[in-house]
Amino acid sequence: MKIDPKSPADLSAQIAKAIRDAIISGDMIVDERLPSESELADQFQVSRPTVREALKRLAAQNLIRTQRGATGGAFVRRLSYDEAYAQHITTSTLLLSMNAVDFETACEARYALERACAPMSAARRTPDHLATMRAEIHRQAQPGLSDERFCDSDVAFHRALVDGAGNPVLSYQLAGAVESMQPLMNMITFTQRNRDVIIGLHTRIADALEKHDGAAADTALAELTAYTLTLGEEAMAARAKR
Amino acid sequence: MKIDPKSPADLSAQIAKAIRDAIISGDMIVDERLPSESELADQFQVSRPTVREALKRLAAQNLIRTQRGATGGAFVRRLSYDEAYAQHITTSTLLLSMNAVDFETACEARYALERACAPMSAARRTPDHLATMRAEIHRQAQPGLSDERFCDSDVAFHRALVDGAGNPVLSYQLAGAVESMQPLMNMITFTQRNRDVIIGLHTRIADALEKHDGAAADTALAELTAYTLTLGEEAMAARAKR
DNA sequence: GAGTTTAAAATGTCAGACAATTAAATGCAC
DNA sequence: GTGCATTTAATTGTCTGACATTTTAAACTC
Repeated sequence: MKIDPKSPADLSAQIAKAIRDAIISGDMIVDERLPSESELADQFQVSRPTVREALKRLAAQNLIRTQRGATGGAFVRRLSYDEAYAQHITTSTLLLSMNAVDFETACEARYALERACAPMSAARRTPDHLATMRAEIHRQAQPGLSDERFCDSDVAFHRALVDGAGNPVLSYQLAGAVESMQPLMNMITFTQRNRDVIIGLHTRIADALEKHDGAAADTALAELTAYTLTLGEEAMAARAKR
Repeated sequence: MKIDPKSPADLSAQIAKAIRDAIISGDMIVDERLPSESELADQFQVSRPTVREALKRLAAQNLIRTQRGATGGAFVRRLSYDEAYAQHITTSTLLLSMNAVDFETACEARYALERACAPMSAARRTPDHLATMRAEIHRQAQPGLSDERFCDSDVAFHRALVDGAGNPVLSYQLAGAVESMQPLMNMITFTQRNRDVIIGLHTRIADALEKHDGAAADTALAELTAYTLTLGEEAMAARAKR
């Protein structure tokens, strides 16, 4: 691991990259301890604050964890699903909002991916997944539910649908598509009639999964896609007029 | 924006969180300048190095960029697709390798998602996408190509397939699924016969997209899924025996 | 008025110190 | 010897103050 003191890039960025590469390439394994900050400072011929800045960069990416005390130090961290989930969702959401992705594009992507899960979920969903979906449908039908809560529940429903496929990689990749839609969905005003239609489709999806009928689930999802798109268009039109 | 000096968490982590929240919530917009490091140090009642550690954390997540000089400082950064791509791929790859996800799970997720793209790609692919796919097929047929290069080309082929759907959100979400498979694919030894089968299926996919035939593309992808799974199983079995 | 010089502001880096935390080594009573 | 309390050492977390570097803008000169 070497750095170039004459490079225009920050030393701390270079050091972070060197260590990151070592972790990603597998040169350093999970729970392995990095040299202490002082030792790293000596190795890279920089000061300790500079090393610390580099370590903080890695900590921000969940690549290392630090422990204080005698046997402390920085350790290569096992990236957990939950952390990766959270990071993925944050990044996806920011990407959409900062780049002004239109509703149609995000919606299309989300439902295309969800439909890919439908047959697998129909085959493998557990009673737990079904129960979650039914519970969310029930919640969605409650009177006086705010639009935001309705969206929350919608996301939870669809997450259960995706998780039903029993493939954590799939769940992870889809989390970004489903959750990052939420800010866009929150722009929509859901009338009672809108909600009734959505709840009806959700029920059809849950019924289809219960019967292990992937095709029926796919059909209902396709209808939900179309319906959501029209709702989005209306909302955008209303927004533009205002 | 406030922090709690008595919290067990690092001050720099707290400060980073406070600023990150301000960015994510939209309180700070793209290209807005943060206060200078000294000003932030005053605001949060900490020293400048601590502030700097916080800023490096944010820089590691591509949330801010820094400029030196008189009008310099830290600015809220527009998250670009390319950066988000790279970050997403790195995280996905690490997640798979660190958690020992098995080939089957990763493969299933990848192809399920790709198949979701097939109809859209069949409808919208441009001549550019087709040309890329044909070029990669040609590359895959070259004699003496190393297994690693073959995998590279395979990823490039599939990326073109996904990009053909013309939905950047879809491309982004799928990048993680497709690219993170590469380390697993690299464990496979591709015999000439294996390659011939794969190239044949790639050709069928390209032909189908050329004819805007989504169903045919889907069928070929399904076959490719099954074939890749058997290759993976063989490789894992051989690995286990060794 | 154009070009040059200078000053100021900001980040990047360094050195050294002290505080806080943690685990191991040490010492002591029994 | 054993168990408990104490000390010690190692390490990260934080602070202070300084200097280097980069960049812009103002001041100055011609």
